[in-house]
Amino acid sequence: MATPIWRSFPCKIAELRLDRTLACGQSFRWKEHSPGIWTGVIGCAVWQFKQTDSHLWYRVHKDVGHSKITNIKMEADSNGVIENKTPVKSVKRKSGKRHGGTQNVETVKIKEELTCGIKEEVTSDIKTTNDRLDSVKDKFSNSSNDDERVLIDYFQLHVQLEDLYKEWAKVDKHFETISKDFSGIRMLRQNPVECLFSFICSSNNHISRISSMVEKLALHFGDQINLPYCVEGREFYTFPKVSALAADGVEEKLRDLGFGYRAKYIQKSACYIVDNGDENWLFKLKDMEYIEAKTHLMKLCGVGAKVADCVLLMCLDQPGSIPVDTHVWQIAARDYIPKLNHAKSLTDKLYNEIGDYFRELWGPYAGWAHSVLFTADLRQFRNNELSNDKKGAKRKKYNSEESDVKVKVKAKKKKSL
DNA sequence: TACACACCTTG
DNA sequence: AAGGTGTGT
Repeated sequence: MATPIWRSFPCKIAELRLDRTLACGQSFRWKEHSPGIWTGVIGCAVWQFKQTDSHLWYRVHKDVGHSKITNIKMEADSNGVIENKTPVKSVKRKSGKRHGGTQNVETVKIKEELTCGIKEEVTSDIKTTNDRLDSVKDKFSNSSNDDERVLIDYFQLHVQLEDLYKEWAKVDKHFETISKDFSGIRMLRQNPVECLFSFICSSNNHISRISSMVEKLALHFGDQINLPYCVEGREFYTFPKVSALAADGVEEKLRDLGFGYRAKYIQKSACYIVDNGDENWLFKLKDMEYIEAKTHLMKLCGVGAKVADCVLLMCLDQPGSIPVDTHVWQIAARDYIPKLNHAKSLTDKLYNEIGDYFRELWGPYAGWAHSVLFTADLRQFRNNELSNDKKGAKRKKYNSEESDVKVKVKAKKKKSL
């Protein structure tokens, strides 16, 4: 069977920068194996992306089914809504059909609170997108049309990123400065299962180790994606179902795999989810208000405020959610809220204050704006900034401006050790 | 409420 | 150290 052809979708590079969006630590399974070509797994297929100034190019490598029964099941689960309508257990599957795709495109939800003009823009843009989809419907087969829907959904291309950048720049001079060199950073709409367990792994970790842990989860508990040809000279696996992570002995196996204390978090959380409606428990959080969904998430072992906010922002349709990690705390203290420099630690109260401050400043999509500044501060993207002379000077300035108080606190910490 | 500290590994 | 969380004071 031949490799699928590349297809294009109109998308300005200012609306999406693959390199930044796929490597900024919101999703951990994308790799630039070949220069400019990003490869990863969405649902139970391998996807590849590349781009020009005006278009996003993509091709999809789909799992080859083994029987009609498997194919029917795949269809039933294709939008990620987990409902066991088919007697799955009776059929031993070789590859992961039940994991499902990403999210439900048909029900792109516009929350009432997303006003301030943004709601209108988003709504009208969705209409445009749908029109565009309708117009190409006849040209392509159904499957390529479905692929396009997955693509739009995954990258949330119905959201006009450039317009948001303009809004944020208008109300925030610091954002205006930084964002000039960091365009095209947008939130993905990830699968909640993968997103949740990835961020349970994230505590006290670097992106590189998180990535290797997530890959291990897929390798050991997911299903191999069967392709009739080789892609990038490697194998690909679906992200595991929650039930696979709740099975007996998972914690021990994860410890052997080097997950450390997170091994327990993963199995305990998986068990909780399985006992409370399985993956549907997770999907239902999308229909809740921010606070309610967050409260539910934080019942999970290993999920505190920060991980909960990551999950809410990156897969549960809460664009105003602001995950405050140590890094964001420092950005806030350095560039926005000087009084934070007097704080000893990030208490619950301060955590909420920081989130509220940014929501007040940036509006309903504050979480998206936060990720632009977060990415700009990542070590791997610093070169990006240093390549611009003016910005190189700026960076130095910020570093030297780290407050005396904070330095003292750090020194104190060292002493006490 | 606000800290302090342990927790597992590895890039 | 590294993009935290759970527990105890």
